[in-house]
Amino acid sequence: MSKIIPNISVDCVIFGFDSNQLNVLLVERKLLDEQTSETLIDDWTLAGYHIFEEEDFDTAAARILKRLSGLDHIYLEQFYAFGGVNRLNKPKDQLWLKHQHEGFSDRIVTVGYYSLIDNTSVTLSLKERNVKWFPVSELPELGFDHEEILQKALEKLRTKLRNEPIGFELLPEKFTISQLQRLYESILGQSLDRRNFRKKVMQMKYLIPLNEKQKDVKHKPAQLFLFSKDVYERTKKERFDFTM
Amino acid sequence: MSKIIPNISVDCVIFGFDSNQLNVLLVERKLLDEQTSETLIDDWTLAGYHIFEEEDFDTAAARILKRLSGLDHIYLEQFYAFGGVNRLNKPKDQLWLKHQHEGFSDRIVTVGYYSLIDNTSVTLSLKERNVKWFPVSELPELGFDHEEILQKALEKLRTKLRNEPIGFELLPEKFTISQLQRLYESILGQSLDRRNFRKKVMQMKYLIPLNEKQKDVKHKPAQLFLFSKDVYERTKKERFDFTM
DNA sequence: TTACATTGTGTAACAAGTACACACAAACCT
DNA sequence: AGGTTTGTGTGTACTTGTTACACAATGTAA
Repeated sequence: MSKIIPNISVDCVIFGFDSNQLNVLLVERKLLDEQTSETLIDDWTLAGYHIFEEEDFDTAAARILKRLSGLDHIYLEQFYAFGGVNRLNKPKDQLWLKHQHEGFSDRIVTVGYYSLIDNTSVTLSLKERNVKWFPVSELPELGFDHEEILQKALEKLRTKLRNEPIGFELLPEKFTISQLQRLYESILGQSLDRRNFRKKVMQMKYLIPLNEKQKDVKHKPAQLFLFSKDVYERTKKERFDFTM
Repeated sequence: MSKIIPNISVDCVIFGFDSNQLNVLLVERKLLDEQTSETLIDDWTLAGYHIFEEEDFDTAAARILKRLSGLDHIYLEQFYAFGGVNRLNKPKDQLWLKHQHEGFSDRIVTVGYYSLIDNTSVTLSLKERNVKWFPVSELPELGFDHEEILQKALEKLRTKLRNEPIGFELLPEKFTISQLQRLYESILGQSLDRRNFRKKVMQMKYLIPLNEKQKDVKHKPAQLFLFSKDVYERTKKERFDFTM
């Protein structure tokens, strides 16, 4: 196994969508006093780790994601690097780092990635630590500067979503127009008119209608669609615009 | 003076506009054989340097920019971090690093910033090294992975330009609509219809017409305008859209 | 005075965005 | 079997934005 680089890490903001709201995957950070068993730290952080000596950023991000979710080949996007001198200097953070004994540096710089996964289909792993999905609208207390990192990720995700069809990464392979709409609404934080939304997305040639309908729903079943990355790539010039 | 961090640097892609085309500021990288005076390396690089121990990324970028241009308070935007394992492994780059004797690490990770300046008003400094503007359409051979960094910067700049009024950073305080149009054309790489361009930008309230005209031009002098960042911030919601 | 270069302007046709209401299908309940 | 619930699917009138396109006016230089 190769050595970590003590002062460089990658943090992943793992977004998931549960057909209703946007969630983030967080890892519990818990520290008990060895003598008194008193809780010294109990909060949450993004998934992150140092990069290894022979590893580039993308690989490190994929590794972290795989370790948590078991998933490979997931959409990952580098969005910003965080290098503030005091980013890990709160007493709690210092305390945590001291207990790690892994040869981390005093000053750690981190590269932020966000990833998009359909969280209806994920079983969380990571034995040693508690891992949980949180709605982005109800976040717990976050350690380090991870609140800042998360907000930046969200902002970049919103911008990206308005310009490229990346939303599909968050949906199951087959989805309905309403699911797609709820996704846009929950990421952009605004509600959209149903008829106009349909009209707009139906123009997009890479949205492929299937001869198949929803099942086991207690209402009129909706038609299912596929996103064709293929068709998208071929017709890219027609700019994607999600102003509404 | 404080110590550098051996494995982390910041590189600046300094864009300038000369009322005609988009340029980048590059620094010559020249190495002669100590005995034979043979030229071992002669190419160009972006302006960059390691960060210091008590310095964050933004500060480091501003420092590098100031050193080269003498300018402060310049538009600077972090756009991507580059951490490929082999990014400095070409023989030329290795040779160069060996001659530096500054305690750099083997594996250097860099954070890319681009900056926008009006290059009609800059006098270049940096005594030891040769520094020069190059049109982005006629770049010389670049050292390290700086070609890749530059292309990424350009791509990010294009996206940003379509969504925010950052073009003004590249123009003198007072400018004409045609200068603005040439700027958009040269960054986006497409020509725009003059009447439609005017119509569009004239709607933007933060473009303030002055009671003043161009001078010393050998044709009908054009009206001058100001960009009001102030008005822009106040009317931000009205999304900026530069599709055309 | 003339040639030149560049500024400044309007409109018609078309495409896209917005706002808005009602019938339909399936499942569930009784 | 019939009614209730819930979310699906559809059209149109209005407003706004996009595109394509040509000619007169202004100042300079010869």
